[in-house]
Order: sequence, then structure tokens, then C-alpha cells
Amino acid sequence: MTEYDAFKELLESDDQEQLTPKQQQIVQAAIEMFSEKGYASTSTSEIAKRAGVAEGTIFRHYKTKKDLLLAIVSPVITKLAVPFIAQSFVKQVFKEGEHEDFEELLRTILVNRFEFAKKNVPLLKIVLQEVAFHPELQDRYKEVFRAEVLPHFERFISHYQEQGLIKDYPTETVLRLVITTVIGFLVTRFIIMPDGEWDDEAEIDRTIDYILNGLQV
Amino acid sequence: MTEYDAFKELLESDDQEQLTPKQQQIVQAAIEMFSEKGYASTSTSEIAKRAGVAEGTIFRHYKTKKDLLLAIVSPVITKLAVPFIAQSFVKQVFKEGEHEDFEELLRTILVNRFEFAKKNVPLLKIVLQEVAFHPELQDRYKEVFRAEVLPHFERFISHYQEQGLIKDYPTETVLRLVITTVIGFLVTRFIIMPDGEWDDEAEIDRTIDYILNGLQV
Amino acid sequence: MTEYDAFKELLESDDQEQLTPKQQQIVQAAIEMFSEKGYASTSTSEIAKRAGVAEGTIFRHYKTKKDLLLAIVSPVITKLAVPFIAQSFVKQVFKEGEHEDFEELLRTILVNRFEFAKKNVPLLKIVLQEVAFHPELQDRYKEVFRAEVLPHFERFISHYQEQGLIKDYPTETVLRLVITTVIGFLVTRFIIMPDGEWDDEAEIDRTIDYILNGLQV
Amino acid sequence: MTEYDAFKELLESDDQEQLTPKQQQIVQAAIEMFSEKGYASTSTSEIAKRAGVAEGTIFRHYKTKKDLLLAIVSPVITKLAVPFIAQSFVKQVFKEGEHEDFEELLRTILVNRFEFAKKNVPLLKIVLQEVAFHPELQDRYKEVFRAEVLPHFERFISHYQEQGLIKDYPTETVLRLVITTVIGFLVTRFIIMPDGEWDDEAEIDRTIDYILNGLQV
DNA sequence: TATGAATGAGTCTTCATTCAT
DNA sequence: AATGAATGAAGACTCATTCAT
Repeated sequence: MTEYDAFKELLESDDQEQLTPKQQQIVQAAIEMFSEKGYASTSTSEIAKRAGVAEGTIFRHYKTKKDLLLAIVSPVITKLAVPFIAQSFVKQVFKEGEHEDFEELLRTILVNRFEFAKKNVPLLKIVLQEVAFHPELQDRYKEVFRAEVLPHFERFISHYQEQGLIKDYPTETVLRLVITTVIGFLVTRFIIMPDGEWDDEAEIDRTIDYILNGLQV
Repeated sequence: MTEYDAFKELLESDDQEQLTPKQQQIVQAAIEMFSEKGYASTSTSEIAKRAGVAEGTIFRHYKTKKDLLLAIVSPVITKLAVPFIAQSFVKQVFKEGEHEDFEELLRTILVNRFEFAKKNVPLLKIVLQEVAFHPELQDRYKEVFRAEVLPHFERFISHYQEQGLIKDYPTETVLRLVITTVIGFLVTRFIIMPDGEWDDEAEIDRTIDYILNGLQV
Repeated sequence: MTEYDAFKELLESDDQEQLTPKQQQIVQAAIEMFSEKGYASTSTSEIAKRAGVAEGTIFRHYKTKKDLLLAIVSPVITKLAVPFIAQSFVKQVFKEGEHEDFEELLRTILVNRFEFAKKNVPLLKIVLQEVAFHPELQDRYKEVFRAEVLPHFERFISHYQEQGLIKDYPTETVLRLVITTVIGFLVTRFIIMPDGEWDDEAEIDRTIDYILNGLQV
Repeated sequence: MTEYDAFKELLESDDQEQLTPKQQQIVQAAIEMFSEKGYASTSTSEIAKRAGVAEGTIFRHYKTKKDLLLAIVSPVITKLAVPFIAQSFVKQVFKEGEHEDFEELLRTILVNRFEFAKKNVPLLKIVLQEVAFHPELQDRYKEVFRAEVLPHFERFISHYQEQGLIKDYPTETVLRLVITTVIGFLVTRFIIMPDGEWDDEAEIDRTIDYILNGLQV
């Protein structure tokens, strides 16, 4: 398996493929309802009804309602960091010089996360809502971020700061500004105003431009 | 009463001053619990307990649990738009030339919203969480935004675009980028990492800089 | 005061005249609501609202909700027996020979109770409904019946049986048949089908006829 | 199945036979308590306790407390009209000449309803009490009466009036007098004075006699 | 494995009643 | 006398979870 395949697999791996049909129905129903009404306001009986299974069946697969939530949300948190996890991705940037310039890197990440968000709106809604109330999720999030995202990002930033491409702000500030802008874009695009008329290509370009200019020396 | 006084009053008016003591205790307890555990996961009996009142007392003042939420959240939504509502503010910008340049305007808004956020973290958490699940809140939000914020913002943007201070992006794009960056800052500062070590002054400066550069022609 | 006056007074005495205005409002509201929704389904706060008084005011005049019910219902039970209580009534029948025949007696009672029912539909509804669930009311009812109604009635029945005007059934049977027919008429007329088109005079005549024929030897 | 069997089945069909054991316990407990204390004054927790089930179990079988009431009362209302619904009954009267005379018809109905009442005192109490406060029940009652009872009754009355057996009163008046007398008897016998010493056979005879004489030309 | 009846703790809300003003 | 805020027990109903089938 080439590194590219690993990367692709990570990105595309459908966790649900390994689930029994009933389980898939349960997870699907739970995703829909959690994202519509929130975890706390969704009852297991509603999930069972929408999934077309008996109430007891949910608890055969997931010990508690919270387990079901974690089973759904945990892999999403992992996937949020996927582009930074993939070895091939990291190597490409510095070794192969493909992403030599900052813009290319930004675009890769943004487009990639854009596509990811596009396909996973309900899941992202759930993460956004529930992370606030479940310390386990926060921990998991922080861990992934600290272990997978931060190191690479810091390397990128130092690298481009050394090259004089971006301002000499503290890493965390650069990080905050960039991530904030990216997430702000995706949240606006897919969650707050998903029904607006969007010229996605142009907006992506402008957002990249905004970040680049915003950070340039 | 001078215009400044009106402005200040708007900003500082404490809705809770008109409430009976028991009501204040209830509202206070509800704010704490809603922001900690979320509206749906907070029981009225818990609120009563923390407020030190009988459960029935809650319902004497608020017909339903949801009424209590709305009583708490609605004024916050209004206040979010306060700097744009205040007449004195708008006039100053264009008439008195005080905020002649874009930077000044941005700083006024950012500092002002920063102070507001600082004093209202739990309330903002509640708004952020609950807006997603309560259409009434969404409607109220949209209305305030469309009526109070949008028109002024559009005037600012056109004004500065004509002066060649900011890029010729569609209004909505400029709006999105600015608001996203501001909110992203405040959310990171007060909600995601409130316990980090922050050099607030520097961060505000950098954020303003980022926006200015990001949008400049 | 003549005996007739006493009779009249008994029939017309308005218990509510001695009540304070607030009390009258309370009683009036309670009568309306008890008869519409039943005692158990009517809340004191509803009564207070409809009466236009504070909730506490009810309890200043009536120690408990049940006291209010009893204050309303007790006098009605007494009044149900009024024609038999009035001395003048009893005397008239036998002394003055006015009601010499059975038909005259029946008509007097029926017309009199008809007028009483007509003016007191809500009160009668309440009695009918609540007697079943409040032993105090049952006791009060039985006492009045045994003390005031039964003796006179028995005298009437014996009297007419001796005269060969009515069948030689046991007193209780005659009583049951007569009372049942009278109450059945009034309940049908005023409670079950108050909105039907009634030729009251004719129905009264037919009902009397039915009883007379039904009992005649 | 002969017509008689169908008739018998209608009369005896026990709706509770199709219920699960828990459901039977619930219904049984509810019947007892509703008839003792009234629907509004009976709490679901009391029913659960007396039924020996968890409170939640009630709501698994009956969506609301009112549903439980309707499930109990609705079939009773239907059964009240059963003797008129049974085809065999109607046919017998006119075709087979069995009930040729009015007395026979009255006796059949009265004895039959007497036995029904005897076996269903608590249910009849509930109907009598709750019909007043639940429009659904009133509607259901009126419908059954209009569709099943009235037409047959009118035929009987016309038939006997043509034969000169009963007075030429309006149908509704005859109906009222007969029904009133029958119900009055049953209510007195089973609800008001169930503990008195009753010579049922004699009372039935006298009641029939009373009706016959009362209506005869 | 899947079911769904059963549970009883817990939910929001209402209630009759009290009491300081 | 009248008020109405406050109470906390009780009400109908829901919930996540269990378990016998």
C-alpha cells in the first residue's frame, strides 16, 4: 500500500462499513436526530423508531446512549485532523517541495476540509454542539490537536516565518487567526447559511487571499 | 441626557435590576447551569435548588422552562447588536470624523465587544449553544442582524471600499471575513481557552492588523 | 310574618345576599366552573381569576377548596326539600283541602321543582356530580330526605292509598317511581337536552298523567 | 353461528380477554378507582400501585390517562345499546311475534339491562359521572343512541301506538318517560341504594306495570 | 441477535394552601 | 380585608436501561 493509498483510506474510510445493517440504521438515525435536536433532546426511543429497530437493539450494540454518541463523534474528531496525520501529506510539503509556498498549503487544507465539511454537515454540527458539554470529547479533541495537528502546524509556521512569508506573531496567534478564518468560513457556508447562493470557488480564493494578506509581513 | 449617556446606558443597562430578588436568584442559577450543562440537560429542580427557591417559584415567574431560557437569552441577542443600534456611535463615525479611518472603527467595535464578552461569558455560551436548537432564537437573531447590524455595516463597507481602503469583495464576503475573525477571537479567548495566558492588548492589535491587511487592496 | 311569607322566603332566600361582594364573586365563579368542569378539575387559581380576586382571598373566606364546595352545595340540598319543609305547604294539602286530590299535589310539586330547576341549573349539575364523591354530601342529603321529605311523602302516599287513588305498592316503590319520573324529567329537560325545543306545559301535563296512570289502581 | 349466538356474544364479549395480564390489572384497578373517586381525582400513580405495576407501564399501554378512561368507557357505551343492535332481537319482535305485546318487549329490555347493570355497576358509575365532562363521550353516546337505539325504539313506539296500546304522545315523550323510568330504577337499585333489601322480581314487575299503565290509552 | 414489555427515577408543571405586607 | 409571592407535594408523563423470550 502506497502512502497515497493510506492517505486516501484515512480520508475516505467509512467506519460504518464494518457495522451490521441494524447498527448502520441506528447510527444513521442517531446522526440525523442528534444534529437536528441535539443529543440531550433526542430520546433513544425516537432513534429506535427512526432506525426501524427495537429499543433494546440500540443497547445491545451500545451500552449507553452516551456510548452511541461517542461512537459517532470520536472518529469525526480523528478525521478532523486527518490531513495532518497522513505521513504522505507532511512529507510532500517539505520533501517534494510541492507545497513550497504558503498559498499552496493553505489551499490544500482549505479545499480538503471544505470537501470534508460538505460531506459531513450533520456530523460536524454534532461535534460543534456536543464538544461543549462532554469533557471526554474535549479531551479527545485536545489530544488529537496536540499530537497530530499542532506539531506539524508549528513546523509550517516556523518554516514560513523563517522564509519571511508570514508575520512574526507567536505561533498560537497565527494558528488562531488561520483556523478561526477557516472554520468561520466552513461554519458560515455549511451550517449558518447553507441555503444561501454561494460561489464556492471565489469564496475559497478570497478566504485564502484574506489569510495570506492578513499574515504577510 | 447626552447621546453618550444613552449609548452607555444601552451598553450597561442591567435587565436584572428590575427583577425581584428571588427572580434574580433564579435567573442567576439558570444562567450558570444552562451554560455549564446546556438547556436540555438542566432540570428545573436543579435550578431551583441552586437558586435556593422552591421549584414552583420558578414557574410563578416563568410560565415554562423555555420562557426562562428566552427571558435570559433574548436581551443578550439584542445587546449583541448594541454598538450598531446606538445612534451616537453611527453618527460619530461619519459626522464627527472621529472614526475616520477603518482601523479606528474596527478597534472601537472589537474592544467594545471584547469588554462585553468578558463580562458575559456564560450568557454568550448559552446563546452559542442554544441558538442552534431554538428557531425562535434564530429568528430573533436574524431580525436584529438584518435590522440593526447589516445596514450600518453595509454603509461602512461601501464607504471604505469607495475610499479604496478595503478590497472590492461582495459586502457579504467582507462581512463574513470580519465577523468570523472577531467572533473567532472572542470565542477562542473566552470560551475555548479562557485559562490560557493571554496578552489581550497585543492580541487585539494583531487581530485588527490581520483584518486590515487581509482586506486591504 | 305569615306562613306564606315564610314559605316564599324559604324558596327565594338568596344565600348570597349576606356575602361580601368579593365573596359573591368567588361563589359565582366557583358555581360556574364547578358545573362546567367539575370540582376536582377546577383549580382555585382559575376561580380566583374568573372572580377577579387574589388567590389568597378565597382562602380568607373558605378555609379549604372543599369548604367552598360545601358552602355552595349544602344550601342547595336543603332547598331541594323546601316544598316539604314549608309548614304552610303541608297544612294546605290536608287542612285546607286545596290539594285534595293527588293530581293537584303532584302538579304543585312538579311545577315548583321545575321552576327551581330552571333557575338553578348549574347548582343542580354540581349537586348531581359531586354527591357521588363526597360522603358528607351524601350524609347531608340522606338526612334532609329522611327528616323532611320522607315523613310527609309517606303521609301523602298512605293517604292516597287509603283513598284508593294509588296502587298498594310499598311506600318506597311509589316514592321511587314518582321521584324517578320527576327527576328524570327535570334532568332531561335542563341538563341533558336544555337546547331542545320543549313544550314545557304539555310535557308537565304528560308527566303528571304518566305518574297518575302509572300508579292508579 | 345462529343469530342467538351472535346476540349472546355481543352481550357477553369481554373486551378484557384480549388484553395482556398487566393491561388487565391496570384496567381493573382503573375501573375500581375511577368509580370510587372519579376520573379527575384518581392519580395514575394510585392506579399503578393498586394494579401492582410500575407507573410507566400504564403509559406504555395507554398514551394518556384520558386514553385509559376512553378505553374503559367507550365499549360500555356501545354495550348500553347492545339489545337494540342485535339483529335477532329486532327480528324477533316483529317477525316471529315473540314480543308481540308491549309488555313482553319492556320486560325483555328491562330484565336484560337489569342483568347488565348488575354485572357492571362500577363501569356504569364511571359512565354516568364522566359523560358530563368529556365531550368525546357525549358525542359517542349520542351517535350510538341516534344510530342504534332511536330508530328501533321509534318503530316500536309507532307500532304500538297504531295498535292503540300506548298513548299518542310524541315519540320523544314516550321515549323519555320509559327510559327515565328504567334508568331511574337501575340507578336507584344499583347505585344509590345497592345495599337496601330489594325484591328484584317484584320491583321489576311493578316498574313494568307502572310504565304500561302510565302510557296506556 | 433482536425484541419490546416493564421499570422507576426523573421531567416539567400545577395545585391548594400559607403568610408577610 | 385583601393581596399575591412563595411553597413543596403531587400530578401526568418520559426516559434510558434491563431482561425474559
